[in-house]
Order: sequence, then C-alpha cells, then structure tokens
Amino acid sequence: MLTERQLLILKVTVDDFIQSAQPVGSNQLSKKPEIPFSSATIRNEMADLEGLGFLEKTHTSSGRVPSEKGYRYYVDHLLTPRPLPQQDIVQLRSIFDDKIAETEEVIKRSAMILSELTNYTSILLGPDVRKHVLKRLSIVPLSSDTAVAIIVTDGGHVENRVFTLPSGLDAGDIEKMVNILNERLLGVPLSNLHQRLEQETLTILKQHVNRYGELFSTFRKAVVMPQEDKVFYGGKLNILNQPDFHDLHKIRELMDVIEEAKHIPMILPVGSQGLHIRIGSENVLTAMEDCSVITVSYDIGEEQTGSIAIVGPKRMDYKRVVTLLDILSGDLSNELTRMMRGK
Amino acid sequence: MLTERQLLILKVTVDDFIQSAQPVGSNQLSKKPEIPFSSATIRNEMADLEGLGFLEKTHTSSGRVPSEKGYRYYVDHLLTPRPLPQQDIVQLRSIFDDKIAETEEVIKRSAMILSELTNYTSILLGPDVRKHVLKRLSIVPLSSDTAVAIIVTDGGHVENRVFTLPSGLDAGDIEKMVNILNERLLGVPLSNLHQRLEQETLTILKQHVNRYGELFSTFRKAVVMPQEDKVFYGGKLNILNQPDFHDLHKIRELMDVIEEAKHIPMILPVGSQGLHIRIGSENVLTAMEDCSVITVSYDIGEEQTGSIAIVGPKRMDYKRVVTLLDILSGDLSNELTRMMRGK
DNA sequence: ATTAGCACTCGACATCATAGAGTGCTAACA
DNA sequence: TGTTAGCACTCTATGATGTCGAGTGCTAAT
Repeated sequence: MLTERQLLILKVTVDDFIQSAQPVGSNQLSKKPEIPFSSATIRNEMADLEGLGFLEKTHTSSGRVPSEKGYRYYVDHLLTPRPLPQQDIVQLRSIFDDKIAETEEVIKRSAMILSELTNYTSILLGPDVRKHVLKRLSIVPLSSDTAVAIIVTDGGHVENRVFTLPSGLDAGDIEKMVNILNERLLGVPLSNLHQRLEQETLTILKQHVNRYGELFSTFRKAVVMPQEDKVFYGGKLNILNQPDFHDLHKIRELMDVIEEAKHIPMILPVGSQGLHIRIGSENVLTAMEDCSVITVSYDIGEEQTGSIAIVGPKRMDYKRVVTLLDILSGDLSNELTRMMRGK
Repeated sequence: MLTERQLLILKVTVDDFIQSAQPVGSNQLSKKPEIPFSSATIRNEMADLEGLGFLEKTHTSSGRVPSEKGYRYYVDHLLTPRPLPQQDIVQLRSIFDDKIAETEEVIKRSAMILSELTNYTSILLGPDVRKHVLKRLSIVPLSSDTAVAIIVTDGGHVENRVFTLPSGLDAGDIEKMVNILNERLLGVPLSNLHQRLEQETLTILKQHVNRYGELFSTFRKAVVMPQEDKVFYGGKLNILNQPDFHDLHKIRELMDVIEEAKHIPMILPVGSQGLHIRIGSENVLTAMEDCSVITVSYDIGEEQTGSIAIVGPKRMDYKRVVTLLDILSGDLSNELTRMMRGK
C-alpha cells in the first residue's frame, strides 16, 4: 500500500499537472509549502510511484505526469471537494433566474453555463420524451392534400410532422378521427402510442370514419416517435482551448464523435444513477481515449431522469467539475420536479 | 489591359494553386500541356502579373500565389463553368429522393449534402417564417397554471411556447378566447400578429371573456415571434480539413463567428438576389478575412426567399461551388415552390 | 531515514551547412 | 522583336552539431 508521503506527493503532482499542464519535477514540488521534504526525497518517492504505475515520464529526463492509473487513484481516493467560489455559485444558479416555464429551455441554459464555468464541453440529455403522456393530438389541414399532425405531451413538449393526405378526403372525417383518438389515447405514454393506436382505436374508427384505412395509414406514419432524445450541447468549441489537444486530426475525430447522435449512449450511460468518471481509455470510444468524461444523472419527479456529461482532457479539473455537477444535478432535479408538479 | 497570354497564365496559376495548395513555380507551369511557353517566358509574365497585383510571392524565391485581386479577377473573368460529374448531380438530387413533406427537412438535407459535396461549410437560411400566415392557433392547458400556446402556419411550420396562466381561470374563457382569436387572425402574417392582436381582438375579447386582461397579457407574451430565422449548417467541422487553416486560435474565432446567430446577416446578405462571391477581406467580419464566401438566394413561390452560403478558404474551388449552387438554388426553388403550391 | 552532491540524459534551442526550388537578368536566337 | 537557354542569386527546408538547463538516479554523508 502507499505511504502517507507517497499519497501526498501523488496528490500534489496531479494537482500541479492539472493546473500547469507541464510535467512536474522534483525541484518544483519541493518548493511547495505543503511539501517539507527535499527534492531528492521526492525523486525517490516519485521513482517508486512510477514503478507502481501511478506516474509516467514523457522522456528519460523529464518530470512526471500522472498515468491513467494515477488519475484513477487520485479521483477515487485523493479528491477533497473544496467549496466553489461564491461567484461561481451565483453564475450557476443564474440558470433559474428568469422564470422559464419550459424544461428544454432550462436544460439548454444549463448546458451553456456549465461550459462557461468549466471551459470544457457539456452534453445534456433531457428527460425521455417517450415517457411523457399524450395531452392533446391535433391535425391541422394545410391544403387539400397535406396536413400537419401535432402531439402535445403533459410535459409541454410539442412534436409535429407534416404528412400527405389521401386525396378527396372529407374534412369532417378528419375531425371525427381526431376526436376519437383524443378520447381514447389521452394519458397514454408516447412510447406506447403506436401500439395503442392499432389495438384500441382501429375498430372504433372503422365504425365511424369513412375511408379510415387510407387516412389512418398515412396518419400513423406521421405519428413517428421523436427519433432520439434531445441532446443539448454547450461549449462545443472549448475543446480547441485545451493545450492538451493540438493534433487537428484527432480534434476533428473527437468533435465528430461528440456530435454524432448515435454515439451519445456510449458517452452518457443513460441508465446509471449518480456520478461517474471515465478516464482516458476507460471510455468506450477510441476517439475519446485522450479525454475524461464525468457524468451525472438528475431526476424529474419519481419517474423521469436526465443526464449530464462534461468532456475534457484527462488533465481535467476533476475537483471543480465534480463539485459543479453535484450542485447542478441537485438544482436541476429540484427545479424541474417543481416545474413538473405544477403541471 | 492584360494580354491573352497573361490571362492564360493567371488562370492556370489560380487553378493549380486551388488544386495543390502549393505556391506555383514557372517550371511547374511550363510542363502543363495547355502552356506552350518556356519557363523563362512564364517568369517574365508572372513578374508582370505580380507588378499588376494579381499574384504574390510568399517569399523572395518562392513560387506565386494568387492575391485577392487575382482571385477576384479569376472569379469575374476567368471562370469557365464546367459541367458537374454525373455522380455529383445524382448525389445532389438525392436531396429530393424520399418524398419529404417538410420544407425544413429539405433544407436540412441540402445543408448536409452540400457540405459533403464541397468539403466546405454550408449555411442555409430557410424562408422567413414571419411571412407565413396564421393557419391555426391553439392553447393546450397543461395544469391549473400552465398551458402551451401553439401556432401553425400555412407553410406547416409549428411554433410553441409554454406560459403560465393567471390563477383560478375558467377553462371556458380560454376556449372562448382561442375561438375569437382564430376567427379574427386567420391568414394574418406572423410578422403582423402582435399588432393585429392588439388592434382588432382586444375590444371583442373585452366583451366576451372574463378577466380578459390578465389572460391576454400573459398570452401575448407567449406569442413571441420566432426570434431569428432558422439557420441550418452542414459540415461545420470541414474547416478543420482545410490545409489553409492551421492556426487553432484563428480556427476557433472563425467557428465561433459562424455559429453565432447575430453574425448570420453579415455572412448571408438576406436581401440580395442571385449569386455573390466575397473573397478574403471583402468579408465584413475580420474573423473571415482568410475565407471566401459564396452565397446564392432561392425562391419559394413569388414571395418567399431563402439563401445559401458556402464558407471555405480563399483557395476555394470556385468553379465547382458556383456550379453546385447554381443547380441547387434552381432545384430548391422548384421543389419548394411545388411543395408550397400543394398547400 | 533523509538529503546534498554529482554524473548523466534528453529535449529545446540556436547555429551552421547543404540541397533544391524558384527567381531575375542577360545574352543568344529565330 | 519576342522567346528562351543559361546562370547567378535568394530563400526555405532539412539535417547535423553544439550548448543550456531541467530533470533524473545513485552514492555517500549526515
């Protein structure tokens, strides 16, 4: 096991490297007030820490840099959360300053402010819209052969899609169908909508609506689910600020991966609760092997959850980000639950 | 005035540089089949062209590079549009392959395919939503004190916003108000909506709806205009592919400027008709002084217009981009007008 | 157990030489 | 007189060489 002194040196080394982005030398360290040993002692300890795999050298005579194992140990055992400066808290809370009534708007703002406060990239996932339940369904005809289908959920989320109508349709039939559907489908979660549409309403429509078949089949296509969960980004370009990233090609790959919706589940583990840290190669995506990702989930009421991720270099300011995310996930949970209860 | 030979040399120089991104030397040029003169002759001509300000040297003994004036002349006088390879046309037309009923979807796809075909960044502006006219207005109550206001336009565009209701309101009153508003405001362009809301409906509401004041004022806030026109991007990251851009800091500034909505009017001159090319410092924004921007407008019906911009390095493949934009603006105009007429 | 001291290593940086691509100019040529 | 071959010259890119300094590992003294 590591001695007290080794722990101290590991911690200070990681802290220093996180702050300076430069390999840390024994002389440098010995000058710090919290380090009472000489540089020679530190050299010995550092050599041991390197032997154990916590530190690395970039070349034979360079200072030390934390290895992934070093970061992992630091994160698991050496992270002493320090309270945020008041100013940062004020800025974080400013998310809720203006009374915003829309969940999405709050999340969008959170993404922005989070990226400003960290100088990293933030990715926020809203609550799964498919868990919302149907509040109102309407069809607004635009012309003789097109109409727009609109779905309003209890969460105030609105989905809409234009679709083509079978030609020569009676306006009354549309209205009848909409009425029946609203009656039968109110309160059904969006994820079940398709199924229920077929099961329950088809026979009734058959009885009341002319040419229900054509109308129904085109309409059914229009009620496509919101394909993916909505993702909100903040500070996408902050990656360009990090001195750790200089290889343009790698940067491009990284940014590509982050924006690509299909990768999102691999970055933000949607199911998991609480705070998680993935360091370097612990990430699934190879394009992110030089990154660390901190994720946290938040709750809206009992049922719904969302998640937050911060993507930065391995040399990320873990302490600060963890504290920020802790506070924000709490705030978001409270505020969004409150907003939902109101509804 | 420039001699025939100077024109030829200027053209070939620009073409070569666009293709290779390397300064063009006299030897290199003399080897080209379309150039029958010796390198010495070319040197003389190039010296003249440099004197006239069409070419530049990066250092005393380097090959020549087009100056902005050179590009400008090339673009104005030497651009011989060459038909696109069949394959590119196929890909471009694939925008309309699946029958998409929504304008925005078509524009989104155009942005994507355009950036793929050019390897530059594309910016597309849809038709001004404020010219759409009101087709339907609804208010869906979500809870005792919140509701979502929905506006559907003739173009199939849907705007929605959650707002808070005055407490203890009668559901019937809301319905009454919505009916009156729909009756009075059908066909009003969104840009006039606010004004007409106040002018025409206020007195009538007064007569029919209890507590019209509170309800109306909160609702009025909800019917905020779509703030800006919707902007669609394609290939934002393509900037990172251009060898012309290597300074990370400049790249960041450029990407920042492009994404910032408030700069859009300076990139895409919304009013102007037809195709425009801005080279380097001809751009208003200093962050774009190393870029060229090609813009073109397209029409939807008689009234509405949208615009397209391609942002790339000054060493852009003007010929190809101009041809692509010519075709696309035509196609978009036709297709979207057709879609609109259907409505 | 700690630390001062020292030899050693290696990257960063500057200096220098060389090769090669390109130019401008001059003189010869058609 | 317009064109071109030839040549001296310029400047970058490249690689070799040397020096400096920050850092290390090891040993011996405390």
